[in-house]
Amino acid sequence: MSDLFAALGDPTRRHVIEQLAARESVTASELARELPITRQAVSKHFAVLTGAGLVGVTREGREARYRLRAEPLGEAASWLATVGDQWDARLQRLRAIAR
Amino acid sequence: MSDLFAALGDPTRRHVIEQLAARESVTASELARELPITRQAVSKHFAVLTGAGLVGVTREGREARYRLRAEPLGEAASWLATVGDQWDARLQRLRAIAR
DNA sequence: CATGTCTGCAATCACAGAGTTGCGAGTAGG
DNA sequence: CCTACTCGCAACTCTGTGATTGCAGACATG
Repeated sequence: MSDLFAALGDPTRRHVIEQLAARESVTASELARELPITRQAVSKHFAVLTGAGLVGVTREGREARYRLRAEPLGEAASWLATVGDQWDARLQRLRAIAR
Repeated sequence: MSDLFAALGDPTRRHVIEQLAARESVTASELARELPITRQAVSKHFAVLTGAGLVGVTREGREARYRLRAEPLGEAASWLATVGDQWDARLQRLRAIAR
């Protein structure tokens, strides 16, 4: 869970995720061409995202294609919803008392 | 948005948020007593959370009480849902083609 | 087989941030 | 007034990490 949010905390990584969501699969070199950073930097970001379970790798010949895995996004959203709902319920109780 | 996810990336800060969701309002000193870190460390976390818009402060006499603000949680959840839905739609299209 | 390309791994650098200690200032209560 | 408590600000240490360069291993293609 920490790895998950930490992975989402970096703007470059969120951009990578958005590209992955729109593009189905991509390699580190491809992304590096359209970004102001080197291939190795992109590769490191992929390593972080893989560690967080947000992407999966499949080796095809000499290239490594990365694909998005949506499940962890659901878990993160679930945590946010749980905390938010708990807070909203408390607010409603407070308003009921104040009424 | 970056500040938001970065703020959620730290385990201590998520714990603070959970406490805030369950407890309505709290001071830095109160939280520091039940955590293995100093008051100043907690105060710094509150500064980060405030910067991300996740908490609000109200000064009451000599103490500063922090309260949760749930709206940014909704924004974060919304981003996750958008990316996830886009990916799911792409998956469905791919499956339709493969059919 | 030689070359070009894609990849991963290691070393290095710089900066951000999590945590601490120390100090000075303001407030509540005896 | 004095004490005890809370708080904020500043300086410092230390670790993590985003990014770089360099090198060596696999694969495709002439």
